[in-house]
Amino acid sequence: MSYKHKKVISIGTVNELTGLSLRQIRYYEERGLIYPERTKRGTRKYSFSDVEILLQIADKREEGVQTYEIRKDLQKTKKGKVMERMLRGQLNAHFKMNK
Amino acid sequence: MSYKHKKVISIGTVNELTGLSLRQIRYYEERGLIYPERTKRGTRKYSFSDVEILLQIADKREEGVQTYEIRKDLQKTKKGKVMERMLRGQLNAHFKMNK
DNA sequence: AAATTATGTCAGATTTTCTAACATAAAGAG
DNA sequence: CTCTTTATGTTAGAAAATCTGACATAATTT
Repeated sequence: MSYKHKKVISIGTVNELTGLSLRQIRYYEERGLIYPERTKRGTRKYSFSDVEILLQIADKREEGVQTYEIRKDLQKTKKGKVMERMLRGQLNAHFKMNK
Repeated sequence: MSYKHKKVISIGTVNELTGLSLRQIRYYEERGLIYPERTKRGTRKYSFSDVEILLQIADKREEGVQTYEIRKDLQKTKKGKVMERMLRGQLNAHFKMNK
């Protein structure tokens, strides 16, 4: 896994990086917008990509978009990325285009 | 600054990523091998590149190399990288080779 | 023999994080 | 226009993480 997706950042640092309050960060998790990992003892760990998503969320929220809508959008773009991969995989499998 | 160099990882997580004890991690700082940042309240923050360096240190230590030697080596390779950049900068300035 | 290196461990203080609850303004739904 | 939900703040107490400083010690170096 890349540095971008490794879950190593604790919530206080995410707060500094995003400007979002701890409350907000936890709430967006509750609403299914982000999925931090937990250490064995229960403390949350975020990745840089989580931070990026949170910044997007902050923008959307400023525009007045509700978390429910934001979640749908996020899932849509996530699905988009999966589809991309699948297509690329298909292409590679059939035509061995890479490398 | 890239994700690789951003100081966002706390010492407990560094311990998990490297297998080094907290004591060791702090000691290597004391010996000038790594330079975590500090939050206003004093807790240490490391980057992924710090983690990489710590893994190198762990290898060297297993070979019995002392921290003093390791530090010199690290500074040497750091200097090497600076030189590289300078040279590349020179080249670019004079010949505009990029892009 | 004496000093240094590299760790472990302990103790107490401080900081960070967690959950759960209560409060509330603003927005949405019927 | 009431009722509910959304999105946040705040508070409180507990638990987890981190900090410094000290003492101990085996292994090396000097």
